[in-house]
Amino acid sequence: MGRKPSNKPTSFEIAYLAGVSQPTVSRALRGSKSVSKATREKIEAIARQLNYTVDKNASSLRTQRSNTLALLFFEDPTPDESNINPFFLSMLGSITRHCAAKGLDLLVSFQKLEDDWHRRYQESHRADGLILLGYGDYTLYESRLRQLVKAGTHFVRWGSVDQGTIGATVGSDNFGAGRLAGEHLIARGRRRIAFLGQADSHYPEFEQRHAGLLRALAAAGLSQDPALVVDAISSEESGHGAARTLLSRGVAFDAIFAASDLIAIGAQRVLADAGLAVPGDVAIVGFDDIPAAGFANPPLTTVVQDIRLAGEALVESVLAQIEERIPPPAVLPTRLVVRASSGG
Amino acid sequence: MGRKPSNKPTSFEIAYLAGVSQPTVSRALRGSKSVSKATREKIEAIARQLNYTVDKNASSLRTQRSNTLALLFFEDPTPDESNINPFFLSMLGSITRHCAAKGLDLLVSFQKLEDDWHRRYQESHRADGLILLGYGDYTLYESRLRQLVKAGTHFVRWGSVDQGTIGATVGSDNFGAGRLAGEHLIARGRRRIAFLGQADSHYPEFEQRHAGLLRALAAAGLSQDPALVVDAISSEESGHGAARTLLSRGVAFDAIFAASDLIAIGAQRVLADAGLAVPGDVAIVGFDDIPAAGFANPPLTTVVQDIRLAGEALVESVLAQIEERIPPPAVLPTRLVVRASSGG
DNA sequence: ATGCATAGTGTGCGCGGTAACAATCCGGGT
DNA sequence: ACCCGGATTGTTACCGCGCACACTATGCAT
Repeated sequence: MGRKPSNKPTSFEIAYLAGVSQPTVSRALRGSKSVSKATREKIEAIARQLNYTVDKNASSLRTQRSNTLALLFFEDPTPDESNINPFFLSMLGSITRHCAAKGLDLLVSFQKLEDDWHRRYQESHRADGLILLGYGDYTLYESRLRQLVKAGTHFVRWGSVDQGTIGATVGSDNFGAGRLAGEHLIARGRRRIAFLGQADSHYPEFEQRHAGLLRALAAAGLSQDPALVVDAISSEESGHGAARTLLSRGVAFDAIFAASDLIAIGAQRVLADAGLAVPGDVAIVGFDDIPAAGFANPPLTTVVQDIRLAGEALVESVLAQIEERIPPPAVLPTRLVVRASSGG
Repeated sequence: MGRKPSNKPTSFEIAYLAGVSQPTVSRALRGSKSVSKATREKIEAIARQLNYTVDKNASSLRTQRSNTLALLFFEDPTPDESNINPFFLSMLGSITRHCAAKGLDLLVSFQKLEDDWHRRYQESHRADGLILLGYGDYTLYESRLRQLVKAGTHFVRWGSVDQGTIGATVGSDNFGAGRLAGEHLIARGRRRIAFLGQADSHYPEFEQRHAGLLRALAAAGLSQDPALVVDAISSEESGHGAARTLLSRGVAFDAIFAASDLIAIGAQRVLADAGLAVPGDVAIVGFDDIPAAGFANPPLTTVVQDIRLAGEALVESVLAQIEERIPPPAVLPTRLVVRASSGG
């Protein structure tokens, strides 16, 4: 800061004015019980009056604790540079709030897989722990995760929980969610349900949603025609492509379960262009409940993940590690939001 | 000379291993030109090998520079707690990237107007500067801004630039944008253009958009019936209400310019319910180009603000203050995205 | 040789707090 | 009157790094 008249008060000045030693000021302001009520109040009054704030750097340096978490977004390697997955953006809000509630600061940054983010935060005492957000193929940076574990870094990632996970993981109950969607469609009389989304293990979340769907079908004595499964990643374009592929296969279907809303919305357009009515001919269920889902035509039935809980669980998980408690395993429930696209 | 090696690598350990003094390590790693190439390379090699990173807290404490900015979102006091204005969320991405490009860390937090955020970051050396984002009535915290200025805090806010602004401000050319929208509608043959959005000075950005519209009308020899101006804040519900109010007035109109996309989308529904065709009976232009705008029915013509530039300008502005340069005044250009809602 | 600028490196110290321990005051038990 | 323990407060020693300045070696003009 400019060294003009910026006389930032220090604890020494407070001490001087209060007629006590500087460490006493430190103790008083942190609420140590070994300071008499009288001196504490005196010190607090002076501090408030001088607009004094504890210097974060000095404090962190001494305590080796920054009370800060770092939130790292991993961008999908899409060319579309400015777009962040809206789902994760909502999560940001939730995480921020829970950090604030716990008195933590939050550093946010976007990362590319190639960069060596694993050093930047882990060694420099910038943050006490990391939260990693990013869809997709974790195998790509598995080795980085191992490094983190080896270095004793505290971190959680959002993702598929039941994998042979490296480090702590928090995620939605994707399997349950897929079943939920399946049961819903079956209850509406649909029998030939297509699935749009990666069904291989590189996207474990999508895979589990699919598995849940299969379970629902099985429970109803049904099974899924393999021709009704089309790969797609989470983007509108990909949804387009997947829906076209599906149509081109010439197999009958009366419902689509898309692994994300963006896919679903992309598919909706293709169906409309093909003259298929939603939900008349084809019912659709998406995933995520992004804002655009409610504006889709027709409004999209979708699975909501509990974002508030998710943020809380992520923060709690890192915090638990930092404070040497056992991080709670976290599989979060999901809920179906029924709108017009699945018939009604 | 150095000390014995210890557990966590510090610059002392590097120094010990390199056979130099600790400050030399410090100099070398920061690229001071007064270190010989030979020692620098030796030190760098050892540092890399030990996975050494400069301790951020110690460094910041010593230099009185944190190389960190704080991004403060001010939430609209809507009851709807989880929703952040999507426009600002996109801005977050842009700001983050520009911070990264400048080697700055970014702290993110959400604030309520009442909280005393002005102390938390300014005094504690958590951040070197602040970026304030939040629509709306800046008069509410004008006094806080004055405090910041008085305390010599470096900050920018996003907003209406030409106001008698307190502190640095970066914003879009709202007046020009309003004119752009107006000209577009006029060119499509619309004559009775309604405006939905606060037209009073508490929302200077909205007011300027309106002023721009009026200018476009005037340039075409037209004027605006005052009955065609309805207050609205940036939410779908508010758009609903405003559109209903407009209809209830019974005055004719053939276009709507909404001060935000959310308002526009809210209005679209009301028009549809009232049996009015868009754009047949009423053309609509929104503002912001939120993701949902493209999904609206029909897709919404809207004004885009250059978010990438905006993030850059905001970061540059604080940085300029920190480094005692003069912050560049920043009024950013806007662009019209023509979609179906304004006729085609 | 002597003086002097220049490059490169070491020494001492402080940034603003906090932990650990020593010192002090006080009242009660014996 | 003397000892003891708890409540408070002071003293000392850092946390890890970077700035100011002192110091050494070398080259070169005097």
